[in-house]
This record gives sequence, C-alpha cells and structure tokens, in this order.
Amino acid sequence: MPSTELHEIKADFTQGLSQISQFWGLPKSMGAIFAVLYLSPNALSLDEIVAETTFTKGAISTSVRTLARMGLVHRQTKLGDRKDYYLAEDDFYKVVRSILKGRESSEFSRAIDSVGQTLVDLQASPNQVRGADEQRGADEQRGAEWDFAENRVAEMKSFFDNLDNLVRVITALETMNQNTVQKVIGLLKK
Amino acid sequence: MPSTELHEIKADFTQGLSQISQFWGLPKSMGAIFAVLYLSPNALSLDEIVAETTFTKGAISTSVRTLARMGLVHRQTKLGDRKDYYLAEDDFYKVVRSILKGRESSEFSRAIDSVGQTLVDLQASPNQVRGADEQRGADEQRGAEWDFAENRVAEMKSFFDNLDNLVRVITALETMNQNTVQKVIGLLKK
DNA sequence: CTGTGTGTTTAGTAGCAACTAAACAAAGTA
DNA sequence: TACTTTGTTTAGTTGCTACTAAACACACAG
Repeated sequence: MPSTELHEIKADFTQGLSQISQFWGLPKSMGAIFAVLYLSPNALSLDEIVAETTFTKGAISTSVRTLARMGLVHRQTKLGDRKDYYLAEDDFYKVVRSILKGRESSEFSRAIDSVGQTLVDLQASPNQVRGADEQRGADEQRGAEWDFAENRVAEMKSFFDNLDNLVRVITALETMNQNTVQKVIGLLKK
Repeated sequence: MPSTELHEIKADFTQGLSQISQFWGLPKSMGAIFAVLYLSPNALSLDEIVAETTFTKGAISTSVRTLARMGLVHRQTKLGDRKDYYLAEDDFYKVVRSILKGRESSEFSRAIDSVGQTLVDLQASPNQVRGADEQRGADEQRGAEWDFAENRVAEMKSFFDNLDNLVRVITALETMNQNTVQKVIGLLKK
C-alpha cells in the first residue's frame, strides 16, 4: 500500500482545504477542487476532477468556473481536444490581489456605498429639520441625537475609505510577494 | 414628519450594516444590533435593542453576546440595576485587532494546522516509500508525483506562515489607527 | 442524420443555521 | 412564599444554498 498512502495524504489535504473553504463561506467543493488541482503536476480535465473528488459533474462545472473567475485556477484548452483542462494558480499573492479586485463588483461594496449614502442623507437638511419644531425640549434632544448619528457615521465612512485606499494600493502593485509582506512587518515592528 | 425621517435614515443604515454582516457570513441580526448601538448616544438594554429591531429577545441575547466576544460591543452594568446595557465599540481598528486575535481559537487555524500536518506526512518516509517498488516506470512516476506534492504543500505552508506573522505583528501593536494604515500605504506606493 | 463525447443548466433534495416562540433560570421584591 | 423582572436555553420552523441526478445543448465523427 505505498501508493495508497499518497492518496490518503492527498485526501487529508483535500479535506483540510475544504474546511478552510467553507470557513470563508465558500462551497466545500471549491476547496476540494483547488486541492486536487494544486497537487496535480499536470492540468486536469473536468471528468478527471470528478473522478478525484466526491462531487458530481454539475457541481464541479459550476464551482470550477467561479474558481476561475476568482483567479484561483486557470482554464486551458489543448488544440484538437474538445476537453477543458484546469490548472491551479500557485502564486497566492496573485490570488489575493485578484480577489481584492473582484470585491468592487460585489454585494459588499454596494453595502459600503449605502453607508456613504446614509452620511449624505444626514448631512442634507442641516437646520431645516433640526430647527423646525419650536418645542425646545424635544427639539434639543432630537438635534443632539441627529448630530451624534452624523458624527458616528462620518467616522465609520472615514474608516471604510481608509481601508479602501489600502486595497486600492495593493491591487495597483506591480508585484507582491513574501518580501512585500516582510517589509510591512518591518515597518509595523518599528 | 421631521423625527420620522431620522428613524428612516437609521433604518436604512441598519439595513446596510445587516447586509454587510451577512456578506461576511455573520447573522444579519448582528449587523442590525451593532447599527442601533452605534447610533445610540447612550448604552441600551437588551429590551431596548429588541424594541428598535425586528428580532426577538432570544436572538438578540445570543447575537449580542457573540458581538461582545468579538469586541464589537461592550457590556455595562449599572449598580442597583439588574439590566445589562450594551455600548458599541467605536474604534474600528481595535475591533480589527480583536477579531484577528480571536482567529487563533477558531476552526480556521485547526484547518491551517492540517496543512502543516500534511507537509510533515509528506516529509516523513522520505525514501522508504519512493524506493520500495522496484518496477522503475511506476516507481519514477510515483516518486515524481510525491516530490511535486511535497513542494507544493511546502509553498502553501510558507505563504500561510507569512500571513500568520503579519497577523501576529498586528495584534501585538500597542496602537493602531488611520496613521498606521497611511504609513503602510506610503511604504507600498514607494 | 444518428451517435458520442463534452460541458451547462435545471428541478428537486437535503442539510444547515438563523430565527421565533415559549419554557426555563435566577435574583430581587412584596 | 409567591410574583416580577431580567436574561438564557431549547424545541421547532423557515429559508437559503450546495449538491445530486438528469435533461439539455453543442460540437465533432461516422
């Protein structure tokens, strides 16, 4: 059982990546697919992936396509061969940047934008609302609450903008590798 | 409808944070709870949170506790008052570091460790297996596949270790704020 | 035009996790 | 002791999504 042992180790590795995958809210199949591709020296066809996993063709088909969209795998086609072959990306820093780029289009940035919209809503009608009601007790309280909310939302937006800048710089990098991270670590330790 | 308008804006904001929350795989209720606390000038009791959201007491109870565990909100108790009061953390950089710290205990690091375990499995029995079978065709192929997998897993582990170092440095920081991020951006732009 | 090999789409299923409603626990008050 | 006020736990429901099985689409071969 020498060769079976390699299969067992591969299976463990595949299961580990599956768990990581679902920890990040992604289908387990995506982790499994990436695992088998990552350990395969040559590109694999869809049916070969099916053979090495516990999933059906339909599931593999959809999952491998979203993996390709994320930049985690690459589709190859050999000429004279109707099959598609898939290869794992092995530069994880590339993957990180690819994922960060995809963040724009996602549901996430739409939600972020809604925070910005909340701020302009609060900043609009600056006195009109706050001074309209002349009963001063209620008026003062409402005004204070309004100001408080405006300040808080402004702070949150500033935080998000800062993060957005960071992401933008990262995605704009020509290259990114271990050394890049090392330099950041050095800066932070100082 | 002056005061209703503030409520509407708050409602929009709450919904925005709810969406962000579920985008990150967290319950929508957590985003909603944080939103109402974040916009409230004073700490709120559990029942007050219930009143300002669409969720029941049980859901709020569990969600607000996990929020507290994550460091996103803080529990306060007034003496002579049996109620618990909750306050939103407004330093998001603190929150980020708090969450990064909690990552250790999670299912995630267990999965990461399994990658490390895969590597030691592959590095064990270095020749025993690869040289055992004397049929050279099959032997060579099996050996090459083994070596390839070992290299790949080693690369992945190195990437994870690098990230882990970065996280460790961040959590060890005395302070972290906009300026910290600005410095990193400056370094990367250079 | 039929048949075969490939990938995609769809209808239905199953499992999981958030949530509701209500029972429960605990601690103070009468 | 019973009653009230708080928070927690539990049993059950709902809704979402990954997945399966199978139908479908398409391209090439004979």
